[in-house]
Amino acid sequence: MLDINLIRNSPDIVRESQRKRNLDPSVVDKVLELDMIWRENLQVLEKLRNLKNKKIDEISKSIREKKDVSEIKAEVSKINEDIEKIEKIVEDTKNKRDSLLWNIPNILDDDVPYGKDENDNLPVKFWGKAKVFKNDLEEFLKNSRNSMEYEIIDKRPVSHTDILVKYDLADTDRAGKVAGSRFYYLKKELVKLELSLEMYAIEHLIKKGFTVMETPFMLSKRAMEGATDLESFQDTIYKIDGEDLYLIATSEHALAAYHMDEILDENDLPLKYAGISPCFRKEAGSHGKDTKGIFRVHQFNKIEQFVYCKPEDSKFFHEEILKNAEEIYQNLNLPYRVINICSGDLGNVASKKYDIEVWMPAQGKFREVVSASNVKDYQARRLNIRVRGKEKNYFPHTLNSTAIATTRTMVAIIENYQKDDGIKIPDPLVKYFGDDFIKFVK
RNA sequence: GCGGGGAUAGCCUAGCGGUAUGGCGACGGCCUGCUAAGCCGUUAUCCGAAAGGAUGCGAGGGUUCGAAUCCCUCUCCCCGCGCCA
Repeated sequence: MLDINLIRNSPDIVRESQRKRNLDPSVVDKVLELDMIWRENLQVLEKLRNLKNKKIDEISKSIREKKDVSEIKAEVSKINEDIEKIEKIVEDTKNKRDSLLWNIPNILDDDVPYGKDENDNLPVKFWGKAKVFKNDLEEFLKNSRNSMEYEIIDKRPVSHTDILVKYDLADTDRAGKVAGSRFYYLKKELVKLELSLEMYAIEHLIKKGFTVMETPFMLSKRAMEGATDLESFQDTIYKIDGEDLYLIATSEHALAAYHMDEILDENDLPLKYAGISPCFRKEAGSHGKDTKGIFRVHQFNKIEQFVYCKPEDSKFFHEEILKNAEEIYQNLNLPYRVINICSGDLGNVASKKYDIEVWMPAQGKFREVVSASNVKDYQARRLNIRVRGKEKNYFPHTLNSTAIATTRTMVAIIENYQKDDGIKIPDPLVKYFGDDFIKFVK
């Protein structure tokens, strides 16, 4: 949620941000109008209440002096009627103002490139040596801006979907039978690979000073609303029927809500949490995309970084959580690019977002595996999380980034570490996996 | 699920129909050669340029001229009992 004072004092900043996001800037004027009506009526209401309080004092005094109070009582009753009427107006305008305010997306950071959609996202970094099938070379060179190392391979690796089915490492058909499409049973070595990835990511983050937490997998509406936005509610979040509970789409939600309604001690900042949880996503509106395999699914496991910090430090921590995620992919030796998400493609909650996209040689594309957002004070405001400052309380900034989303990283490993007779296990995972190879067995 | 006890400002605590008590902490000031102690003030949210005012006792209703206080519904926590991987 935005600060109402920002809209009152600098409406142009908000209008400009709306325009860059391809959204209607006139909502700002609607908010301003309702805000003014609310304030005017609130003044009237408070004057009435003040009058009432004075009358009640008079009653108290008169009772002590044993005087008759029936006349003043009648007056108060009359005032109460007026109060009731104006209270309704005040409440209605405030609710209308706030529901508009609640749905205005975050103000874009100055560093966000202007753009219409995902095609305008700006690549800012390339790392590693990509294996590129010769037919994909043109596409690769374009998307890597000619600034990434590569080797040409003359055989396209087998898709992860085919590998999983052929060697019985996952079963999406039976998952479809019992739960529907975009579900999976992981099997055999793939289960161990997933656990290895989780352990590896957790230990990496613990070394970086993160407190690891397994979070609730469901949140109340209040908590979920604070952590996300209306759009997510419609497109991604599952509701539990008959309960005030929603399945988290990432542990970010649970970690953001962790300090809901609290006032944090400034000396405790930054708070760095590493969340582990399953993620549940409806994937509404992605019909036809990645329909096979485990790349885009309704449920997957993820290790997430989450930081609460002072406003002046969020830029620094945004780079830091990106760096932590990059280190993970560097250590796994998966070639990637970092993109700065453009204004038209940025979600409502983020002020600025980087994605890490790993080169997937079987798909011949860069695919998203990490998303690192600076949310500024948007979530903190919605969740009423404040910091006790020296002079006054303020809202902390929150940031979040994937460390490892297991299914997508496993896809990346299957595509990048594929040999004719199996899949090599990336070095950092060997000690958890207990072996350095998954041999294909029919 | 049943019975009992709770929820008051950052934390603790009093009040149990008539202006929200006191302490701790934090911040500012006074006093100090310095530190400590001591003393004074501030301490939540909102409206207002300010003076000032309104709100705030877990949440929401109700009774009353007036509710932290009485009544109803709900949430969460603690103690027992029951059920349970």
